[in-house]
Amino acid sequence: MNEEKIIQTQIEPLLGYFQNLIPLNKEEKQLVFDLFKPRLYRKRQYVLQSGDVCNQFNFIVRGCVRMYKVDDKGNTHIIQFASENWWLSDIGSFHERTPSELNIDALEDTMVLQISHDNLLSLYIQAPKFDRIFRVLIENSFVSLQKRLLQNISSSAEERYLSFIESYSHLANRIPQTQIASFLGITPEFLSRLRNKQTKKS
Amino acid sequence: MNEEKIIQTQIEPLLGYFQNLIPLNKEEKQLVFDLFKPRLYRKRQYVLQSGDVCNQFNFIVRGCVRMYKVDDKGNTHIIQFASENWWLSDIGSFHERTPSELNIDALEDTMVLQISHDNLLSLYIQAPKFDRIFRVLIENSFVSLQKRLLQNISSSAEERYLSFIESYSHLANRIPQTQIASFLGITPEFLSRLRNKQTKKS
DNA sequence: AACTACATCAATACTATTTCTTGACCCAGT
DNA sequence: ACTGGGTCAAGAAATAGTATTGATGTAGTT
Repeated sequence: MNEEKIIQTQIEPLLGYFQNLIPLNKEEKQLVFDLFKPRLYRKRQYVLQSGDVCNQFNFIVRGCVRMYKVDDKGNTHIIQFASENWWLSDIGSFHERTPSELNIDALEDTMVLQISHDNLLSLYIQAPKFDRIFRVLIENSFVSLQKRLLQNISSSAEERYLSFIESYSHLANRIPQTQIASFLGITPEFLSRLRNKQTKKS
Repeated sequence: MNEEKIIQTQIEPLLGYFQNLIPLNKEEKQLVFDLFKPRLYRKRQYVLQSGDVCNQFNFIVRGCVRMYKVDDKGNTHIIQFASENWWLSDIGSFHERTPSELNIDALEDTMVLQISHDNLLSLYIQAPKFDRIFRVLIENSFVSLQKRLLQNISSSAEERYLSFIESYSHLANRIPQTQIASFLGITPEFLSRLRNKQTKKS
């Protein structure tokens, strides 16, 4: 059971992430230590289930999760993948305190550090520096979201796929093609044919 | 998605269980119906994670779960299996509202009916008959726990195994040997040898 | 000193589940 | 009619999860 290894999370990756944006003093580090809680999600386990209010802001320490919407026809559309050193939450639901329409679940056993809504507010009050940190962090998310949107409305499936394996090279051979297809908005079969075509080229 | 089928749980097994102890009237049935919520846990998913307060009292409708403790060396020790028509919760954590040291997770896709701490208190108040029902139910659990303890301190691994497949015949060929070994407190290898020996006998 | 009741480690074998690919066929828009 | 897709079904391939076996070790009997 190597679950043990994964469980004794170090908070370091998160501190590192913050330090990288703005240096923290001792008290601030302590706050992070106190307010973020480690949690292990097993493969396939829900981190957020549609209908629930998203009450946690999640930082991925290791592993990989996906965020998706299930449409009326029952098809699932992946909005975002997140792996090491990324953030993921349904920000709308988190802030408005409204039920989410999205799901988040684990593609691998995944360790996250999570802060609850209340604790995040408390963090902002106790250390206003985090207002800035979280602003930057959300700006980053925003930018990559915008990029993804643009990609999506402007390119063919093949182009999107190529661009995906470029931007997400670390994920490309880590997550199933099915998931990638769902992210790209095509069927797994069609993705398979695209890949086949690619390998024939080289 | 045959998840649908499993999701539309009938509350009947639970009502049946209660009726079997003490007949319920209409209002009491309605209370059960209102206060117990169905929930599906997928294989490997946590029902309770150590560190969290156990807030649900679980009745297994179908499937199978295990409750275990992970020791300092990282070894996991299975305290209890539970399948159809059994109850499982960390009763200590549930009542004292303290973080649990135990984990519960699903060995199969498992449907449970669960009642929250608050709702259980409310149930006791609205229908005191449930005080008795839950007393009986916990007495039953207590007895089987005691039996297991006795078994454990008084028998060899082989005897324990034999006794296990007798008492849990319905589980013996349903859950992995590894899990059974962990329940018996021996290594999977040794269990394998014991089994080998048994089959040679017959 | 030998025997019993276990443990550990490493390798192998086996099984089940998940993922990927392919073929056959369809359809809508240039 | 060609291209960029989609659907369904079947098989193949890959991976993960389980079980077994051999070699070796150890603590506590006898």
